[in-house]
Amino acid sequence: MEGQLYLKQNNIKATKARIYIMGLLLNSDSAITADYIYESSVDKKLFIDLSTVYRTLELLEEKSLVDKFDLGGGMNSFIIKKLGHKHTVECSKCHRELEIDCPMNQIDELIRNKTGFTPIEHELNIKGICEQCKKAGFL
Amino acid sequence: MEGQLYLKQNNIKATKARIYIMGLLLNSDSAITADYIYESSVDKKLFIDLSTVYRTLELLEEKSLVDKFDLGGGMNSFIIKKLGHKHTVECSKCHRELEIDCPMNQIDELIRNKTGFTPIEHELNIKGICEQCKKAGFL
DNA sequence: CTGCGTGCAAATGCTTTGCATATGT
DNA sequence: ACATATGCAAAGCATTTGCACGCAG
Repeated sequence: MEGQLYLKQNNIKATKARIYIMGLLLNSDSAITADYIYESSVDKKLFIDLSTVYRTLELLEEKSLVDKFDLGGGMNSFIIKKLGHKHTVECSKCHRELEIDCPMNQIDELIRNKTGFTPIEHELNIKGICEQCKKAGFL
Repeated sequence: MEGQLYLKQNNIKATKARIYIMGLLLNSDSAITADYIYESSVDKKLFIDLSTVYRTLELLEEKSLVDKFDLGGGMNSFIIKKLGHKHTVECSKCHRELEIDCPMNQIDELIRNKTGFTPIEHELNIKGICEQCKKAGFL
């Protein structure tokens, strides 16, 4: 029932498929794939179609309820959204600042996937050249 | 002719397709996609088949002459290999160290792709829990 | 009852592969 | 000449889309 509430709180029509998927997401501490959700639904004799899984995940992402990670090779995984943060990159030439979404979520997921290591904290510092300065011929 | 030499130096049979692809890679300061190579070959009336492009890139990657970046959505780009480096992550519990390939190449490419900002240097610090400690119930 | 959600099947986009032919050394 | 590279066409894989039916509100 947990998933049901969560959906209603976010003005999403609570259907069998969505309730099940939401439940899975709420009870996963790590990111899961569309196929994992599908297979899981098959195990439970629910047979939620893959297209429905994808459409639900897309909806939840639009509503900012889940984060989508690119696993490479065209695969993605999804996790209930946690508080995100931003990073700032500063151009080494013009010193203008550019804000980017923290790219570490991706990295964390890649590392977890390849090595089993679970990243918890990070510190990241990027230096580079912004588009304009690059066009201006600095690099 | 430049590509030709580069290939021979690396014991790769120098064919028309490979020479052209190698030339493109050598003259690109940023990573390029298989499709870009293909289209470029069409423009030059060479019509190198996409499968040939992919097979060549695969070969060059195996020979460690190019780096392959995952652009997300199942797409990749390729760039002549630069000197790579490793990072070390240390488990916050058992303090064992784990060496990983620098994950920033991917990030750099993503940032370049999305914002036009060209990353040059980085500093990266990751803390986390290794697989064994996690299984042991610390997290 | 009415529109939105669903399953099914087919389409997509990038990449990979099988096979017969063409090409480099 | 002979192994290997190539083009072509078809397959593969995760994901997306069109459409007719079904269910939630």
